[in-house]
Amino acid sequence: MTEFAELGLSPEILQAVSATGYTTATPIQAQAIPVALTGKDVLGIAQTGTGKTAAFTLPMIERLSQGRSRARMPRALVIAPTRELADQVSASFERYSANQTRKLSWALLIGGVSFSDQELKLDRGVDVLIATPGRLLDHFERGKLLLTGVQILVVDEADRMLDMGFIPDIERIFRLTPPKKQTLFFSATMPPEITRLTKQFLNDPVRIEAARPATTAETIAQHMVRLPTSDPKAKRTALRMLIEAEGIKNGIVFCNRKSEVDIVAKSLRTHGFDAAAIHGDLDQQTRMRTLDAFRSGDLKLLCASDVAARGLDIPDVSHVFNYDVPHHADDYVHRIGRTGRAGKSGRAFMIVTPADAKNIDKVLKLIGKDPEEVVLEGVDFAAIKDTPRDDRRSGRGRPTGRERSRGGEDRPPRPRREREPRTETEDTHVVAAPAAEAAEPEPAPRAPRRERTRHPDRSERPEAPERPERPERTPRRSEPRSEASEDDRRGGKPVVGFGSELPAFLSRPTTPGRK
DNA sequence: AAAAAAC
Repeated sequence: MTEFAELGLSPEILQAVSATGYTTATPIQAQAIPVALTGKDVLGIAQTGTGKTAAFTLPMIERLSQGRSRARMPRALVIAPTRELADQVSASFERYSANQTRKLSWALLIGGVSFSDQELKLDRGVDVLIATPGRLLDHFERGKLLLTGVQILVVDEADRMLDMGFIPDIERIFRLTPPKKQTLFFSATMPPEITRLTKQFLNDPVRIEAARPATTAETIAQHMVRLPTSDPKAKRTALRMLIEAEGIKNGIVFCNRKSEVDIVAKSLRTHGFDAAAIHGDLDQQTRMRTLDAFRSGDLKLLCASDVAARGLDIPDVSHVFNYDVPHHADDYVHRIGRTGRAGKSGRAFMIVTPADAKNIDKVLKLIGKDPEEVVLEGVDFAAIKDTPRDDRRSGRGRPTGRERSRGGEDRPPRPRREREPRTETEDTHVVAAPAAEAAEPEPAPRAPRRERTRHPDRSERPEAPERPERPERTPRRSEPRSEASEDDRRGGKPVVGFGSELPAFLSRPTTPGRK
């Protein structure tokens, strides 16, 4: 175990690090920091969650504190693939540079937010730029930026940039910065195209490979649910049953499509869960705000596209749900890697339908072992059909003349909440939606309230806001589920019954098979 | 197949 104090960092930085509560460096930090401090290039092969950000931020601050600032010329440049990641780097730069006697200035250059603030900072001159490629080059083309003073270039998540088609931009940035500079280059994997890039632009780099947090971290208990149908409504039902049965602290629900992210988030809210969507079609303010809310624990369920699959550092995610099997097996690893972090244990669930046949093979092959199969009892998933209403909203048409919904609404089957955390069993089959009759005397049905959406733009202020400090958000809805009486719950709206969807497990006394 | 990123 290497202590930060052994790495050759200044007292100011060490103090800032210890203020965050860290004393022991991760392997990538222990290896990369001493090398980076000497000014040599680093090729770091490391996944997110290995402490990569500090591994380049700390030596960067150290080296910048020794040099002297030149006006209007950034001395360091950090490139990240997504806006959220860039923001994260910015936050960690701010934290770790807080104690510098000579203050370091920085600017976050990302798309989706106004140019003017960024330009103002650029005009004033900053030491460090933290950017996504598009906006950086945009500023450059507008003549707002001179990159000839860059002494340190950090490329984060290079393989992801490759996936996203950023490599030409990265090459251009390499060429716009002086050849004689230090490059800290990080990638989780080394596909040929990335290797080529490093050979071309890195100068005798020290290669540092952090032990892969194995494709399947031991801290993550992986599960999957096989459904006989690919019907979205059946999937949403299964998702809710899983969430209920798990008694989650918080969780991320990954979908493959942005439209599906919206639908699932909305559906969860309709069913009284505290959920919000994040994906690339939402405006940046909403994305940031939603992420902040999730980080702070204000938001329980984050429905996400793969914008959130990699790199996001949220220390305490208890669950990851793969509503869809990801297109790329790699993405599965990244997605579930949002939980089980920092030594905490996490649980991952994946819904697998006939439509996922191809993708699931690749995923199972990659993780090398079969996740524990979970059986959701008591619901005839094959009989569930989505309502045309959702199809219209999603813009993905269905054949006309489809069977009309019974009851019309996507109503909750309302499985009871399991109070005690589920214990591990050796069974391959776990009943995830147990009858809770005996276990729980108290819980009344959830209360779908009138405010159906927590989208900040539309939020109507409730009469008695529970959280006056966050006026833009409607009160949380997943917690007080049991407060409302049956009458409240009706709230003047027609009560939509279970119809044929009453899950049998609600009427069963216990689940004998469970241990 | 999809997602991400510049206006």
